[in-house]
Amino acid sequence: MTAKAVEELEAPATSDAQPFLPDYLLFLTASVSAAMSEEFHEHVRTRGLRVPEWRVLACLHDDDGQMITRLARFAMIEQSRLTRIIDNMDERGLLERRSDKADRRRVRIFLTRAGAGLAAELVSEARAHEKRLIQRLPDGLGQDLKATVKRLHGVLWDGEQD
Amino acid sequence: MTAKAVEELEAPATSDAQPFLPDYLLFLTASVSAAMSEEFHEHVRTRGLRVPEWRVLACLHDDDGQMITRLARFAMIEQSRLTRIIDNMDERGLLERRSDKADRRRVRIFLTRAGAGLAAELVSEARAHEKRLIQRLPDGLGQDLKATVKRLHGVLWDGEQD
DNA sequence: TATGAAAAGATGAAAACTCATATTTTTATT
DNA sequence: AATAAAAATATGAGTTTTCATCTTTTCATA
Repeated sequence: MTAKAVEELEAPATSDAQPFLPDYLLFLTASVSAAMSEEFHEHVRTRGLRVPEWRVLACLHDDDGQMITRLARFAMIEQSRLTRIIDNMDERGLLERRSDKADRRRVRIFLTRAGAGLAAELVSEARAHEKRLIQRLPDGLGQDLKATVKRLHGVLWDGEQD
Repeated sequence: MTAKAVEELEAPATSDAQPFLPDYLLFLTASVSAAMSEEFHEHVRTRGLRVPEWRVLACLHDDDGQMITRLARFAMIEQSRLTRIIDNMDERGLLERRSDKADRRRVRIFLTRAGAGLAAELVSEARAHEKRLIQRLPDGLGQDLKATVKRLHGVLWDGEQD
């Protein structure tokens, strides 16, 4: 065996010691989140919506008449983008803007009848999908994850609630 | 109390029974993932990189010389976008393309010395940040989450490994 | 009650992203 | 070996997204 060959055996691709990503919380979480969501997101597109639009519907389903800033935080959408998403969903008749009487800077977003119907359907489909997804996972992995992220969500969103 | 008032008490904003999102796994996971990552992503931008670029560096740090398709899967970046991100990082001297001798369709991406240095720094900072993040969380929440997503990542990525 | 700071949304322009598809190379089939 | 199908990457063009900034309205306080 040549000196070069030995060197290559002892100095792998890159990485000194342990690989980083398989032990990095933020990567694992993002990756798991994306992988789990993929399937339902595909379904959402099938229904003629983009993922952010689905998030808006879901947020309003839970709490209709939110103002844009709050909606943006919950739906994880940057404000100016959300403004334009709302323009578009408004044109499509899914929701409507109403200016807030008490604070005229605010614009409150309400689902139309059609929007509420679509939201209700998708929410119901999402619940069913989650059930299947969790069943498909081995052990109590799904339940474990859900319990943990629920607690975490509470912790991380404390203080910035509205 | 008027009939109207009673009706309003019984029929809240939208939502019939339980709110959906606070009990929806995919939302909770995405939301927690985004919230936890925010801080470090901000740091990454401070260092002059976008998040997808940081993901590329991290992937190559662990496994240098990957082909574009594989890198795209791991870094959760659409292929044609990754091609252009690589163009750009190449121009900036962070990495370089080398065509694969054995299969000339493939382009393998290697970190330059500068790129490897930057990757190593950021990986080290990411590890430190994760430590702090986990410490900040109450109970063993951080550890719980990490253990769970690690198991899940294994399950979800089985079969599509390379 | 003026006045400056902050909050909410909207918007123009630039940058980034996506989609479909082209090109090159390899693999599988006949 | 020829040919069709598949895989890997690149690219044009259209759409989205972002960033900074503007306007309007409210809040704090001197």
